[in-house]
Amino acid sequence: MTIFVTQSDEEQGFRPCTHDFQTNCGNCRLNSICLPLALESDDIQLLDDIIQRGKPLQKNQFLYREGDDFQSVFAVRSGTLKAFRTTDDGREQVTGFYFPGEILGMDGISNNMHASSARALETAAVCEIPFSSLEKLSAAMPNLQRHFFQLMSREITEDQQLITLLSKNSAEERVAALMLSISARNARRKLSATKFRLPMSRVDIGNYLGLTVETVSRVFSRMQKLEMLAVDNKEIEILDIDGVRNLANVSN
Amino acid sequence: MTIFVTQSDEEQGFRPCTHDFQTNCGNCRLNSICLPLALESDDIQLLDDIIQRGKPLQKNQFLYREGDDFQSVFAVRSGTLKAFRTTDDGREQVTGFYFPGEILGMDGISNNMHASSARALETAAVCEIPFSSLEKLSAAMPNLQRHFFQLMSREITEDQQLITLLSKNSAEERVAALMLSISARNARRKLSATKFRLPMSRVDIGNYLGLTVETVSRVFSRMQKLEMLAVDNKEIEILDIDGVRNLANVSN
DNA sequence: CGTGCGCTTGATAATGGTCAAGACGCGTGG
DNA sequence: CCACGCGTCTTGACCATTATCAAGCGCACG
Repeated sequence: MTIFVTQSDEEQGFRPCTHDFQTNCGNCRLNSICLPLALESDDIQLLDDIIQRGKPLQKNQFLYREGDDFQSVFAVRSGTLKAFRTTDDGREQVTGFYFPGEILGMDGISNNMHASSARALETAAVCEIPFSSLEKLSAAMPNLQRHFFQLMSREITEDQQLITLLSKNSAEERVAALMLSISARNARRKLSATKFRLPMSRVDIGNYLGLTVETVSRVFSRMQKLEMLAVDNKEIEILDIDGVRNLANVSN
Repeated sequence: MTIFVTQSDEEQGFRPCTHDFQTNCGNCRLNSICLPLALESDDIQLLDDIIQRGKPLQKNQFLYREGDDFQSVFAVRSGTLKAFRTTDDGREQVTGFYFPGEILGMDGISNNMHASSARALETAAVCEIPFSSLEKLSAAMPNLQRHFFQLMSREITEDQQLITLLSKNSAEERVAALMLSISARNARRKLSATKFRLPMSRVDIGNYLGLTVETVSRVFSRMQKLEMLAVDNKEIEILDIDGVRNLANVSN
């Protein structure tokens, strides 16, 4: 299979990436939201030892593909990835976007095979966590086992939130909810909750939210007209967060 | 809070329940699809020791409610349950139906609080598995740890399938896919794959599939007209399974 | 025997999809 | 540096699927 590498690297200039490419969990500025959360420093060291850090992925490069042997889960270090599955008639369904500090690949555990594909939306670095090592370590470290159970459980509840969104909410509500989700995840990483650059295309947004590109575009236009959002291509500024919350009609 | 018990017990007569209410995992006829799967008989005994078997739930009775403290996950022994969450504006989103041998409640792990509610669609019996005991046991039994990771992962992939269904498929495709899912789960329990009684109402089906009752009803009528299904209220017979598969447009 | 709930069916309306055209931004190559 | 071309985004006109509203049926239960 061909790996498409049509990366242009230019958006590196835009992303406010203060990431200093430290090489261990102990001093990673993401460790408070990532897997090491709630581990003692000795234990972090043990976890650190099993983690592999490869070279960064270029934009559009696959981290894994649907059907690949499942070996590892991954923690995003920098950049953003999308996970998606391909429907029987060849269309694509985006199931999630993954930002720094977030874990992906857990859907591969059930059949020892990745149930979805993951590819980089921009240049991205990931930590690879071999699952067999993680299992062994978990058996010895109750906190780690607990935390990993929690991470999987969180993935479940987030998927259920998306199910609800798709099933019950209008186009505007869905887009507003996504903006709030991205905003909250930015805030968690101490970035601006109101001003950010979307790493994904309108197509991906629509695909994730069960809408067409045109609808997404129209919703952005309407929200702009209502002075809730300032939209300049991928640059988003939330002008009226309460308005957006109100429109989203979901807690988030 | 009031627990609604308006059970009529009458459908007991209809369900082909050959369940003999044995009291341990070792001889439960569901153990090949439930948690004990892949355990040695000594280990099954240990698992069995932590499992609590309460009295059956009546129709409409809650197993747990959104916001309840999370203590346990549950395995369905007999009957069917639905899981659902309540949206901010008070509507209900059904996130899953649970048949005998299936595990529910795992969405409560992440925050030590149930993220959804579960209630019985008909008289149902469940095995309660205290999570703290399960954690301890998992740390000591690699197979159990692995299996529980797999169960959670499966929940994730199933939620993602539903996301795809809601996002990409038409009303007919959704209903057809649900019929196939129920059929497959029946087959797994050695029941008829083509003739069964739906334990849930049209409202619940519509809610789960992101459709209104009216649409569900119309789809059933159309499928009946096409001689794919024989529908007699809740009694379903699949007359043309390939036709249904074709219409579902999903592997399943 | 009447009431109510769940299901069905029909008429109408609205949300979002489809098709089409054009704008804009960006990278490439002259 | 500018021109070109492509991909992405926006906007408009029209259409289709599904929701909404309304009415009626049938069965279960009081």
